[in-house]
Amino acid sequence: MFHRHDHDKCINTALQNAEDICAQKGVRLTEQRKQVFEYIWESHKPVKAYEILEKIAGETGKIQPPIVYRALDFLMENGLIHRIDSLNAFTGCLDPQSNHDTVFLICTTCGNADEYMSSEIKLAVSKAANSNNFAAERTTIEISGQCEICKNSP
Amino acid sequence: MFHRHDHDKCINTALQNAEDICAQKGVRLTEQRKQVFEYIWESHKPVKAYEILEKIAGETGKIQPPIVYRALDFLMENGLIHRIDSLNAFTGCLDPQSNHDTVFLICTTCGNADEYMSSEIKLAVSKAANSNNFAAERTTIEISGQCEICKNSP
DNA sequence: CTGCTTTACGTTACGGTATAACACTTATTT
DNA sequence: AAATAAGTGTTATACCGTAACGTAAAGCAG
Repeated sequence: MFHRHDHDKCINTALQNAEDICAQKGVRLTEQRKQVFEYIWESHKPVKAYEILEKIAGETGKIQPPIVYRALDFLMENGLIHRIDSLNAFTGCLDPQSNHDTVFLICTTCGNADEYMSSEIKLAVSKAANSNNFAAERTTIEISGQCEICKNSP
Repeated sequence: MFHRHDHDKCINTALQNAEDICAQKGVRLTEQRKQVFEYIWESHKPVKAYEILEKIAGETGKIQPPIVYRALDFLMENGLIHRIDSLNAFTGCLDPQSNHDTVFLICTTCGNADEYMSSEIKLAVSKAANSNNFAAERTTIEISGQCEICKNSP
């Protein structure tokens, strides 16, 4: 689903959104944070923290893990990226303005992760929580398998 | 939901099931594997690999990580335990005979994880996959929050 | 604008999670 | 009994993440 699209536009929109959101919230999207954010948005494949580290080190000289993890924490707190638990990796949030109980469809062949919003799943999950008298705070839903394109490739 | 129950019975049933399943599949539940399995079943709190490592080391002298990870792999392959991705931890499977797309309700206060089977969630997830022409292989659903008991405790 | 407070950055050091690779032993098969 | 396969022991290392402390820069009060 993400294989063919105008990704430059995709990045630019994401960055513009991020800047707007930060401005509106009164938090600072510093150069470093932006750098991390942009690298995450270079593709729709979730990226690992140490990949980001190496990338930035390659561009601006050696840096340490906390630099990256702090930027990641900031971006997550502000809903601009997601962490994919099953991969220990991070991916841009497609819709930072709205809800965050989304589903990830992760292709094990091409590596892309598609964020999908399903009100049906959301409802079913909240019913499951309710019927156990459980007060849900965070929900992780990750489906791995093969995306449409990879499924049909030789 | 797991706070008060006859946990000895719980363990014994699980162990008996595991032995039956392994016998039926023709795979070997060796002493080491059983040891790891039993430790995981000591409670309904997911346990970390290195906790298991230390526990076994305490009982039988120093051992190395691969011992534990190999046992964990074996137990997962045979559906006897689950890995909770959001915790990097492992927990016994409540129903190894049947399906494995279950939901975990993870209490951040008491640490217990309850495995819950929801056909509604399963259906919604498979619809989500289908509507994206996605061939699902594995699904992770983890809800963290507060369980009924902890929610109502002072 | 000056000092104060808060927020962000730099660095060192370390702890937690997991696996590759190889040697050795025990079980199973022929 | 020999050959094969499955399981174990061990070393070493890679990958993932954070605590703790000091420095620099931004925002704010007087």
